[in-house]
Amino acid sequence: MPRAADTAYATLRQMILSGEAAAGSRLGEAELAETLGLSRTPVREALQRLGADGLVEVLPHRGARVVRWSRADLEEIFELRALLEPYAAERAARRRPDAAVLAELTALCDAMERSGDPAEIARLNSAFHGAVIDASGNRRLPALLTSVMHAPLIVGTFRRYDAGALARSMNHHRELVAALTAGDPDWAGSVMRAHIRAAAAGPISEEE
Amino acid sequence: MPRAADTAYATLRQMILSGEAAAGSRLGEAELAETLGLSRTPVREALQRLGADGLVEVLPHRGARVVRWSRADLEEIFELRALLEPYAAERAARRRPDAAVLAELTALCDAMERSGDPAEIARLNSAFHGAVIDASGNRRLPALLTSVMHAPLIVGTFRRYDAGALARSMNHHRELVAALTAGDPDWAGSVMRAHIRAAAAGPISEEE
DNA sequence: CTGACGGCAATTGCATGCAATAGTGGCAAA
DNA sequence: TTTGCCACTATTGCATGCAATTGCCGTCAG
Repeated sequence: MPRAADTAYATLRQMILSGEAAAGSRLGEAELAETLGLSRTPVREALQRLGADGLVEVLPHRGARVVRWSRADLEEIFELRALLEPYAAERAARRRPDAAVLAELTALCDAMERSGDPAEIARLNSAFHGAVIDASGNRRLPALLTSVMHAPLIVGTFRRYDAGALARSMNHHRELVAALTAGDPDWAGSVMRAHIRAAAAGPISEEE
Repeated sequence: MPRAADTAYATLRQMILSGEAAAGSRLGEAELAETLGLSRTPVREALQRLGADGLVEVLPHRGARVVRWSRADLEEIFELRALLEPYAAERAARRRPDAAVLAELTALCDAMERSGDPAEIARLNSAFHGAVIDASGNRRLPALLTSVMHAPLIVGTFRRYDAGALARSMNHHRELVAALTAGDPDWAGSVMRAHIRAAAAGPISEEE
């Protein structure tokens, strides 16, 4: 039986990412505790962790709220991704990922191209990028990027993609796998950079 | 009156950074609670936050320990600093920091060159880098870098510096201020990159 | 003598009661 | 009518008791 705090964390995280907990909405400890069938203590710990992840903001004596992303936030986040993820791709290519990892990445590409559901695609996309980051060999990168990886999910980048942009994104993924297979750091890094910049161009230019 | 959890966090953080709490040592909740004159609840919250910062590792049902840095950890950390801090310096130069920030940086340089105490220098150095990161305008960078900024403090990079390396470090700081004053992003980024690489060369090549 | 099994102590994890704080609404005075 | 103040309420923060899990140590079989 897992720890109650972990289940609370996972549940709340899912609620936020799925949009069930709207941005800006208040997250009362007592209310969540009742909903999840737990006491306030594990809920409180989960909110702390989500605050550290940047998914909620906790103000002293004022509780927790789901963060609302401004356009400036998205710009900052895509800048950081454009910095860190190409680095991860370069390192991964230099390390020559083993066949199992490459097969996993290819499988994720297949699944993404097959699926039509934006939410499903977003999840597979996260898994893809996470696998590349893991393949970089730097064990600190995953933790660093969790705080900036889920933002596009909330905003729903993939919903804004038209058919052309979506196809381009898929092609980027395929090309990245090729670059990793070839073990070409510069190629892999460049593709990843283009991939992030292309993703940034959509949501940032619009709304708010 | 500040929150007890915050004081616990600040105290424990200071204990770890100063070396009072040795690397690998166990941090029992009850023991710390008694020492700090608090209950276990705020201590527990502080340990969670320190765990998110990467300063301690918390294992389920097994408590918290001060993390012990391996040579591989230091390599990873300096790689990330070499990526993120030059970016921060570039952005800061592009934004043209106002006179107050430049004066603060200069004052920190003065204080560092005046001081002879390694611990004092380390603190001033942290303040200097923190100010540059703040000047970048990206409000997410500080949080990202906290998890990798304190590692050199624990290892005590400055203790390993001979007189020549120390002087070079000071010169880097001065040059960085000049580059920021000139508003030259490429210059600022290059100096910062050299600064980090030079700092990495020392501790990584030795010990463990 | 070595290995495994079982009970035991210590510590974390969770629940709940109480205190403290911030937001809110009403009331009174200008 | 508006503004400032005060009490009230709802919520967070902290303390403490109890349950659950882990690691340890002694014992016993092989």
